[in-house]
Amino acid sequence: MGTQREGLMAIFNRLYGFFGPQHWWPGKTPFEVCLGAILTQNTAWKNVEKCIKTLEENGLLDPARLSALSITDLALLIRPAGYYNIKARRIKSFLNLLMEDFGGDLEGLFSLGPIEARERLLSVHGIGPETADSMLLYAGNLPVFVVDAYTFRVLQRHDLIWEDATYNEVQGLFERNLDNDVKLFNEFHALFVAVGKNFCRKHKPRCKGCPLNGC
DNA sequence: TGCCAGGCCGGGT
DNA sequence: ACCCGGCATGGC
Repeated sequence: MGTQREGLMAIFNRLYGFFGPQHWWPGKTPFEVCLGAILTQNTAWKNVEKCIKTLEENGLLDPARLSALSITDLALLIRPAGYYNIKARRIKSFLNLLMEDFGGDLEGLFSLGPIEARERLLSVHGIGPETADSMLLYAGNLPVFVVDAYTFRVLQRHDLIWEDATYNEVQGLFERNLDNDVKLFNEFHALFVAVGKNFCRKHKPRCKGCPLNGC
């Protein structure tokens, strides 16, 4: 039988052949990517776009300027993302780390490398594994595999993981078996989101035409 | 119209 | 170590 590596690459190749390159993350600057990573927690990306646009129009896509805002002012600006009170605090906590420990320079954080930088991010209240890994991969260009709800759902429906698999276990599956290549990890996660959004939705999987042979 | 979205935390077993 | 409720807007 095929190796896990071959199984994973088969999925990748099918998704890539179907959807093509995804050009992720859908954000321009690394800082914008980091904000988006927090704003999109359990939230549709569409809602996040409004917030990013508002922030940009107000010249606030900048660590120093954004950290000058109060939590309540920030919350008002990110209302469309939902959970806006919580997310305003989470963004504040992230900005505190960035400003106090790295002088507002994301490169200072990422230059610590994936292990150290991940630890620092996870120490921030409101940043969990997926949010941290999204920042590391898509803002920092570090070889970290991002696992999300779609990844779990797709792998489970294809019996590639147990139902009780943890984040770290699934991440390890990819990082152990694949080349730790930023470009591959970038594309792979984006493709999971693409197939998840289009075919493997929660209670009504629209499997018709799914490139993975049904969900 | 309800259900769900690219999570995470805190309190209870 | 799990399990579950809370957080909230907007789109399909």
